[in-house]
Amino acid sequence: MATIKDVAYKAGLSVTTVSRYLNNHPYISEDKKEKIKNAMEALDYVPSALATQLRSNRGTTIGVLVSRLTNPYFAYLVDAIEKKAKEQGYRLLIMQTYGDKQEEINTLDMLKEKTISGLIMCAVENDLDIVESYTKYGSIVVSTQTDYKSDLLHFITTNQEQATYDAINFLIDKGYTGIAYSTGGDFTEQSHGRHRNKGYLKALETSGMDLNERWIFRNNHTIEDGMQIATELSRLNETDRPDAIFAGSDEVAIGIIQKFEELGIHVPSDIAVMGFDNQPFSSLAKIPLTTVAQPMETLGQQAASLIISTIEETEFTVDPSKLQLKIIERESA
Amino acid sequence: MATIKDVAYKAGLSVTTVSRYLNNHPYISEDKKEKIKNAMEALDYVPSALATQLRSNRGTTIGVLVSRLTNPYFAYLVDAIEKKAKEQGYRLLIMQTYGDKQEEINTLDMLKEKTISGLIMCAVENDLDIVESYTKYGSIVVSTQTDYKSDLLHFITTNQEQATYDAINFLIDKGYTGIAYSTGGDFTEQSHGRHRNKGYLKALETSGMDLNERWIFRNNHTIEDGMQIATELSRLNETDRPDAIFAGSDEVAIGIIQKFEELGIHVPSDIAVMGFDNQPFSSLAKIPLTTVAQPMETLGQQAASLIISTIEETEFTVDPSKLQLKIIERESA
DNA sequence: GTGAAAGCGCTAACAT
DNA sequence: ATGTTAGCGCTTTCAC
Repeated sequence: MATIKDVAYKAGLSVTTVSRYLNNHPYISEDKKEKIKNAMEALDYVPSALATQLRSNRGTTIGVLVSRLTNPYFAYLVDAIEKKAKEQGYRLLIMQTYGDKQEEINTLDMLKEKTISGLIMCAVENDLDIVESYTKYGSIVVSTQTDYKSDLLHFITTNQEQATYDAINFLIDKGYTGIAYSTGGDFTEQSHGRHRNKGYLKALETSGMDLNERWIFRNNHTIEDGMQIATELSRLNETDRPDAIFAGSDEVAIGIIQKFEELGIHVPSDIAVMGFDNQPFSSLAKIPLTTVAQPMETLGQQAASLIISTIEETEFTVDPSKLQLKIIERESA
Repeated sequence: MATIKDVAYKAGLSVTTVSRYLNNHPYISEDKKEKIKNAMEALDYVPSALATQLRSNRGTTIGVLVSRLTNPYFAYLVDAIEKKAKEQGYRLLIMQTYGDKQEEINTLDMLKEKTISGLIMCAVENDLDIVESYTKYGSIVVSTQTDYKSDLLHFITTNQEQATYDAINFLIDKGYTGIAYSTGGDFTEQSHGRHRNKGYLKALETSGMDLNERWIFRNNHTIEDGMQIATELSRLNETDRPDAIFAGSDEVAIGIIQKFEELGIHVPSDIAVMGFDNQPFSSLAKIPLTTVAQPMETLGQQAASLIISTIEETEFTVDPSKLQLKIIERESA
């Protein structure tokens, strides 16, 4: 592989001049430019990104951390980030945690290694003060809702609490009076999905409804989990049955509907089901899903713009107006 | 950030010894090991992957090129690659082409830059002789079926022709006598999907069926494309209508079915529809899709193992027996 | 077993 | 406008 030295020699110039050419430094005469360009082509030269980074201390790789890529929410997010990053000359290193705290630490360590100049965390497993301590090694953008305040971390999030509040009210406005709730977490103050829980609780309170412990389902993520919920729901005493369920995930919602159908329970007339995410298949299901759409495209774009601006120390202001969640009404509720 | 020099100083040793410790070189006394370990911890030291790569010329990043991540086929593939790569101490740089030849070249150039030590191409846009010319800069694994022969390129592919042949025969065995065909390419010898085309043509020939030009649909990828196909099909003269269509993609198949339903044409009794990919939503559709499942998991695993073995110059033999495509029979055909 | 020193390919003062 | 030179943080002979 040709190096900058070979190019300099071939062009009859010093490496400095070639380096300047590479960095479009001003003050470099046209004829030398021409010579350098020719030499580079003749030698099939491509600068070593490695050496450049080591020396200049500015990298061009952004890390992106997700739970799992096969979740369409993350796939669409990463897709949007990749497009925006490429546009600005950055590349993406993708890491999956699969819910593992240590994997997240390993990824954060890449900031120390200088493998990545910045990290976009689309999911976070460890406490944010741990994450925050890594900001001294590189820029970090967090894209999950949180109450954590920090001058070092950058946030770009949607309002999950408000969206859930709106979704529950949507059901209430449609006349449903008993609304069950499924969450991916354990329904505690620190769990995953705690902001959605708050929205649910607040909506019940606003409408003067009581929380029914038997209508709360925890740690649900998959279609199978949804089927399990439907089974449990169907076993409840007639008088103790909800007439709607907010599933908190399209997969779970689909599972619930599928099982209800098997059991001869009709959606939405017997019981309404509402999802979350508006995944691509949601409109294609047997009973098209009423759900909450997340703005993955703009979320990803803005996350990319934000991390790049912090890396390059330029200005970028997040525009929350484009980060609204939206209720998509179809047939399941 | 602490460097190897700081660690050496703190441990009262030379950088050489510390470097040896880092590379688990033999011949290094236990007490020094202990000292080094302590010094590293005290200084919160993490080696700069950048410097290591520059000096030693062996990197630990693998590039992965896909068309688009939001296609579940690629998402599952990348997921499998990521898991296997992580296991072996490698990271993934993801690039999307969106069908653009130049993007593919840009990605190949990363091999020259030394940004990546190897590249897994899950899709390829340029001619393989161009791709092949890049093997002098790094290992390349190609994961699409091809007739191209090369000692430099590494292939890990499924037999799309055979799978299509089997799928068409599956339809024929079920008694369908007129089988329409949709492809993502333009149905020529060089187009995307040419191996599947061959399988289709061969199956027709084996069964003594004629190719009907009006039953061939080109450049279809999306649900909307599928709907368009259904519309066109419904306009055909009664006597000139196929009783089955092989859609070549689950999205297209879903679109076809959706439109047929609107038009009051019943699947599969009026016309059968078969997809390709077995995407997650395929079993959840209104009419669960009969389709061909691709072995993304093992494909991804083996692609990762293969590229790592070529990077590290160890042995790895692809096991084609685990790379079989499989017909999944559901209700649409 | 351990260390001194050269150098991977590039950038950035500092000169001129 | 162009060149000289000293490193970035690490690995790797070669010497002892």
